[in-house]
Amino acid sequence: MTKPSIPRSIPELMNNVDAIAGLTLGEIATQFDFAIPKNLLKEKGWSGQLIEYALGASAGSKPVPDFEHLGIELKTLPIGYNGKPLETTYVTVVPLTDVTGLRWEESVVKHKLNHVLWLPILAQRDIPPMDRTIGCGFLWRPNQHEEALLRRDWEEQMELIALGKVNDVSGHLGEVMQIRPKAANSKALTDAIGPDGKIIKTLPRGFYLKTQFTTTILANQFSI
DNA sequence: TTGTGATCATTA
DNA sequence: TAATGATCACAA
Repeated sequence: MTKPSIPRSIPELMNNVDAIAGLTLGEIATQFDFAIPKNLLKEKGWSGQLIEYALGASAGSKPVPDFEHLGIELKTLPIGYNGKPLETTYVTVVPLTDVTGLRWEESVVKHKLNHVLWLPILAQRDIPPMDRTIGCGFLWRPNQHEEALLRRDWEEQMELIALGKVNDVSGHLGEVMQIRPKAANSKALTDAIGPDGKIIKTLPRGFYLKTQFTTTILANQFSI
């Protein structure tokens, strides 16, 4: 029954990351008195919130990095028996208004992905949440090539939104990062720029990293 | 209502 | 079977 403390430095954080590698989510949950769901049909964010707590992340739903003072964003990465990501990775909400003149350099996506702590979790769906095993977490920053890919996808899709073509954007676009719905349900609405430049209502969207991209990140980290 | 944490489940 | 679109819980 320990109470996690906020890591004050990156080495301290990585120490904690190494300490939980190899443990199951059930073991972590027990240690911190987290209720363990039998499945994630509800509580889809359970794994992420558990790990956040265990590592002493600032928590909350603020649009800032999980470890604000360290400038590090924590992302769990569900992987299958083949070691590859099972899901795309949510990055952030897509701004749909006031986007004229918005540049990549000042985008939330660039800032969020500037420094990421990836934490792979063996999370094949036939494994109950409590038996899922935590892997070796590692820090990552996009290299030149990766940033160029992200930037291109961001610019391509944000231009459509700026031009009022939000409804032409779908998950098919983007080589490494796509835009998909991100809402409570398909009836949720938010403001966006319409074809005639006026405000329209549309489904809230989010940026997601495609699995092919996160697969490459994992490969670069572990293949050598 | 929006943003955080994501996974579910139907479609292609 | 991979990918897209839909959905769940919670905090502020």
